[in-house]
Amino acid sequence: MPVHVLSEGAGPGAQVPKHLSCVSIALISTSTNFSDKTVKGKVLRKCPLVSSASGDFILKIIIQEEVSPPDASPQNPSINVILFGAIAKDFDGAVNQGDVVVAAGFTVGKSPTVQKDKLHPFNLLLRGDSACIYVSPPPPPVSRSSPAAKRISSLSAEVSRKTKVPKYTYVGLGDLTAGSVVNVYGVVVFFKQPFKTRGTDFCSSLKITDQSNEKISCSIFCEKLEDHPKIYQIGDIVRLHRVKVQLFNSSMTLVKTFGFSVMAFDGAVGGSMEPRTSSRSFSFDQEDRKRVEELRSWASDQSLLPPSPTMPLCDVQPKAYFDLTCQLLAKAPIDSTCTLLRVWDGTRSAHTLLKVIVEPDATEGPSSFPPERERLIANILAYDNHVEYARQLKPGEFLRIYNLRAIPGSSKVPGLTSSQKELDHLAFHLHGGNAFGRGIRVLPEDCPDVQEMKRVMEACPEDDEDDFSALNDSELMEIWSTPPESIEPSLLRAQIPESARGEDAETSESINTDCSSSTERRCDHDTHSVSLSEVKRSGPAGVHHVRVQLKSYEPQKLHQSLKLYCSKCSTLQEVPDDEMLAGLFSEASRDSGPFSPPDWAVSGQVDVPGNPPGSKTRTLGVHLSTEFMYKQLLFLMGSSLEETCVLSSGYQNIVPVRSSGGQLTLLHPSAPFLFRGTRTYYGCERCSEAAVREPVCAGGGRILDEKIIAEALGVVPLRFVLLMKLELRDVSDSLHVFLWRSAEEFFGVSAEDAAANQEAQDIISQSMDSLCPAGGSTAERPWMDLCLTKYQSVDDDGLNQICYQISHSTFTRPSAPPNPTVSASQR
DNA sequence: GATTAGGCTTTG
Repeated sequence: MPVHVLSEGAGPGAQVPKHLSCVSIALISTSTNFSDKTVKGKVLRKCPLVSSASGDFILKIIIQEEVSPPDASPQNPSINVILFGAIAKDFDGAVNQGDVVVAAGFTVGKSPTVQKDKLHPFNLLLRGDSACIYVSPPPPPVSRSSPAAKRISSLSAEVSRKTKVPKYTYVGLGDLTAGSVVNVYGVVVFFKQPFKTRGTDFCSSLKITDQSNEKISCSIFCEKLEDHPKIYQIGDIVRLHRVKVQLFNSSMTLVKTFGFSVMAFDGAVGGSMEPRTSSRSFSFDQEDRKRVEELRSWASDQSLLPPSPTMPLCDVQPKAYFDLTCQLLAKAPIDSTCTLLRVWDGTRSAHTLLKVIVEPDATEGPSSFPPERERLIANILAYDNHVEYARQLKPGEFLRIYNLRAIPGSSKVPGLTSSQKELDHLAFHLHGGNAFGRGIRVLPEDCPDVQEMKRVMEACPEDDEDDFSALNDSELMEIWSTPPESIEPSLLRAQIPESARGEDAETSESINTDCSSSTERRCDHDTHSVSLSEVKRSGPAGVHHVRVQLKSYEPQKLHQSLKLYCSKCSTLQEVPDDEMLAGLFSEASRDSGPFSPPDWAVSGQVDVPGNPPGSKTRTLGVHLSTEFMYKQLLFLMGSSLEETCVLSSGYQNIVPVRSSGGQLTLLHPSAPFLFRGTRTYYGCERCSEAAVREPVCAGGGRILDEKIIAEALGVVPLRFVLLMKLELRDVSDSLHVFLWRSAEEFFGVSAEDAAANQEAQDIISQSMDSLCPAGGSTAERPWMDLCLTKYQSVDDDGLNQICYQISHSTFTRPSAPPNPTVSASQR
């Protein structure tokens, strides 16, 4: 049996063989032989057991080295351990999170997920007869449970020694006398996270209250952050020991004095009684418990507590100040006074969130996410004093950010694309200073608000990029301007040196000495790279990792790779060209019969400046919704395509309309239903039931966006997508694959941006130039590590065909020099 | 056994 459960202590049962020596996780690498070594660690995470159709099993766990003292820092090395086959299944039944395990007989492999999980660059692999793993449950009396249980056990130890512990007396906040040193309880009505003072300490500023209704300010000065009160929100309860009462500005205030200590508690009735404290020993008895409960219950009846400014992203309105509970996904310095924090809370704002473009190299954490996730990400700009604090944050951490400002539109933010500056994106700023409690706090994972947020995050729809069945390959072929040529195997072979003509991965890797890659896989699959010929020979569906070069791609004109996709009927269509659109506008402007404008609209006229300047100015008919302010929404009649574009720089939303059958109707099903700055929006001809209706915005001040307008007009909007066909090669074979569902992730650019701005288009063309430079031989092109999904679809004749798509892979730009062609380092 | 700050009507 490769899995042994060790007994507690030195009793009978399996023991780790004495001849094996334990090696630190930090020392794991592929350059050492580990056959007589073990690795020991505590199980931080156990992933679900994966079983394959063929009856095989895979289990992944993450273990962390345990060091003494027991309050190990989170920097202790953690490593992925992957178990294959029977050991995976047996171990799954024998281990729990928190157990300590000793692995032996493992091999070491490169971790494909190191960029993503930031864990150890290598994985431990356990498979076959030599693999062995020993499990020890955590020692008693602390059962395998939460840290809370440990606390309570140390706490009861404290209680049992209570004869030695001085009995504390607490003074009500209404009975303070200046000059005395007291112990108090209170409910927090205002707080500032610890901030650096001009002296030697950090200062926490609190205002607390109790049944006396007095509101007392407290100043806590401590050099170490961990000694400060751990306050998460208004309503939390604090217990302060040894604070001095001082009269300041004719009010009583409390200031920390020698022997000071603090505990904080959740303020919710029925909430956790676990005190937040850094003290290793503390007193806490039934009377304390009673006081906390009394304050909770008193505060719950009080309307005097200020309302909590905490809200999820979906509830944030422009201009609001609010507190946000979130998870940090990535961060990047913008300049010396500003840091970008990319966060999410699992909810989606009705407003478009500001995107900030930063160099992928400058980003800590992933530099891009699948589009579904990108839409949930709020970009926060933290200024001045918060930059220093933000530097210490790690992606993955749970945060509460206090007094964030939601700013509609945007301002002079470095890194914004020009088109973004015009639109009504929501930007989030954490202004400098600590007024209004501005600041950031890392929340522990077991905090109830974090638990609640994680439930919301888990309910988020998974990225739909793996759903390849919605659109079959023949549809992709149909819209393809140049059908792919078939490959003559003999031609292909002629290009490959005789010595290098291998059919397996080993051969392929043996001649590929360049280990750099222009792409990065972002998937979780634990699978080795295989050759393209193996991919072709494999079953009809599956995921494969390959190391390949780009032989060719289509379309060469990159604008042709932009398509319009309807998520409702899963159809893909070409973006209409300007000539065709100009024709639609011109045709509509010619036959404008009599019609009665809708009663909600005010009719008027708008002047379109002539081109060239000085030439005749044209006057066009417009209809404005009375609901919306001037410039917000304009129904425009009789304009040319060019005039519409000119006007869209001055009006936020332009809906081109015409008269038809005495009614105001949209211009044409194929024409954009909306012009917004440099962006145009199209609707699905098949799914839309368009009519000119007035948008209704619930709540004052809500900013019109394309979604609200599309909904009002009965239009099912089409989404811009990118679609390319790449021909990949390695020494074994070549293969045509699509870059489609993952194209935005691959380039780190949204298709919508690519349709609207040159910068985004440049990123795509530079990426392709780098992978497939003009001239030079194919052999010199950069290598790419890709994840390929192989799948089956049915063509129009009902025949199965095999298709491939690139998934979970991103292009990584050559760092220096910033030359779009392939750099020497990649040869 | 000094010193820090002493919320606040914010705005890149």
